[in-house]
Amino acid sequence: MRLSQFPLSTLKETPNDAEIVSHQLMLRAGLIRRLASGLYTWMPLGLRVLKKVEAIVREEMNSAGGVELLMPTIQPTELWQESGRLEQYGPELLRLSDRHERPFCYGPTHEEVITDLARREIKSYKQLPVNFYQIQLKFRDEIRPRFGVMRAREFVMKDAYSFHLDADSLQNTYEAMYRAYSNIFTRLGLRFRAVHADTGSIGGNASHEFHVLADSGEDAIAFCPDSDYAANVELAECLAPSAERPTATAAMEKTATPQAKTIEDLCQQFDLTASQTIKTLIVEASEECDADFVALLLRGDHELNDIKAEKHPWIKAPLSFAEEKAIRKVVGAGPGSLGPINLPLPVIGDRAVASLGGFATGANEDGFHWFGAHWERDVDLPELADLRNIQAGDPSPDGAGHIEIVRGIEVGHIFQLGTKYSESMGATVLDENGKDSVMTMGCYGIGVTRVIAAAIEQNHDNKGIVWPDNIAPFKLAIVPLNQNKSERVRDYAEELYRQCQSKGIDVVLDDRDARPGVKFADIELVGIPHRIVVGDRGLDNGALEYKGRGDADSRDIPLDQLDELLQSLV
RNA sequence: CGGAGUAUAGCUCAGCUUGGUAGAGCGCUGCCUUCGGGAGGCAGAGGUCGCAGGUUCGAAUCCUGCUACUCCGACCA
Repeated sequence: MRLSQFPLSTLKETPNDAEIVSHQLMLRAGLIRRLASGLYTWMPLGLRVLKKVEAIVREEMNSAGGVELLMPTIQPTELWQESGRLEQYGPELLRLSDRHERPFCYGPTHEEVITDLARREIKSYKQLPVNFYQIQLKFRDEIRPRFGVMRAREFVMKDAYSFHLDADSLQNTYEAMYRAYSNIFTRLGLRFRAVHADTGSIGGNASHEFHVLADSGEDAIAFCPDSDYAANVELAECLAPSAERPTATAAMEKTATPQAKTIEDLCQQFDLTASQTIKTLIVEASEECDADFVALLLRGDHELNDIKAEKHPWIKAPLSFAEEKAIRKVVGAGPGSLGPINLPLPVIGDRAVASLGGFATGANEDGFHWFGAHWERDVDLPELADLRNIQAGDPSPDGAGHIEIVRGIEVGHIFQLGTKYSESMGATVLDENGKDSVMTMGCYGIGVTRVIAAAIEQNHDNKGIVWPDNIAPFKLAIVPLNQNKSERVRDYAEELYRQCQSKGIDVVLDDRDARPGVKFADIELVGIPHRIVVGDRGLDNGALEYKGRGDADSRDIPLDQLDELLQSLV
């Protein structure tokens, strides 16, 4: 490709509606343009990246036994009624109707369509297992699209659906998909991690999310460097501390703490550490609980995990905190002075608070705290539960070491679905005995367009994108300098360009009539991994200048060693 | 949907408080100069100031309503 013939549209300044780097760089490098909220046009340059990602996904899916098909984006709403998901999906489902007023929706996912297909096409266990996949646009009318293509409303997704006679077969395909996903993200050149995920409302017995590791990631992942344990922080279980509770010595002491409204204040003013304190949060109780509110106890340095809390039968879901007025009415003191001692409410303690001894906590009297309190001597040990977020340094739930936390972007998710859809939609086959048997399903998604944003989040510097080789829009840029004046430079660059093309190198020639600074800046912004500069200065020395996008400096390549370099780029 | 904010040239923004015929930088077009890190000069093109009402002799500016977009929360590939 010649850049003089390619509509490259780079931006020097950062558009102000882009918040995260990947979005900014995708706009600046001219990969995408926004049409409306959550809707993006893939520009020629961006499309090259998209096609490369798709190709890798396709190859790995095929070699893992997947079969590609293509389902419509528009689906009849009837199918969603059948599966029972119409209400569940709610306003995120974009509904439309045709000229006959028949209800349709723009597919946010394709379980219904594929299950409908399967029940028509698959009659015998001999046709199983199969794993259909497609690479198709989806539309989800997200409440809040953001971060460009990272959370768009319309996006490209690779979705696969497998059908099986039994759970063992599903397990095999599931494992094959796990491996395929690992291969895909490896080939894409990304640092990623597969993590245990909640099977949640979809049910089934296994689910993994694949996360690209990046500081800007929306999810926090807890993993153990000494084992293969990795889970979303929201789900990672916090084990009860193994340490013995210290024995009581001095009696507890009521202390005036008028200036201490927070744990932080308290620690500063009274020389305590947060892990010696207990904080008390008041939340609304569920109907199952006979009080209006429930008190939750957490160690001062721990954070409440909403999801875990909501799972407790006494606590109302979704979680909601009591208002100060209500707290004062029930307890007689405001937040900042609350504690479990003489608290007229049901209490749930996080596991970690149970092993504290001599702790500080609010006295349920404004401006006072108890110091040196002990369980059982001063107050009964409450009901215990896992209520907090796991933290770096906590023991791994699998007992193999200590947890570290990284941030990640969810780019893939694999599920063992079971019979949720096949059951409700009547997708059955005849088994060996000639009996109807409900097929068991798995489903496997990759956010293809999101992968691209994630790749940029993970690979960029202050000059722009630093693409991994395999998904760069071009692999090599040839940059002739002063080509208009120097015939020698022009001829050499043209010759080199031809040579690269004949070797099958994915090359772009920057034959634009632009100044060197402009060319360098564009090539770097766009993130082309390899660059060869052809200039008079180099040719005088019988050399070309090579620079990898991630390299600090360029280096001269003597003309007679050029072939070697080109060979490595094929 | 709740909360916060923005809307003026292709992009980044000034002008609005205190109403008086619309500005800059970058980008774009032409010419000259320059040619190893987003150069310099000259000349240009480009805006119903988001939309609709209102106040006023006069509205980008003040008032009301609407719309779009962005950010924070729940959702997700």
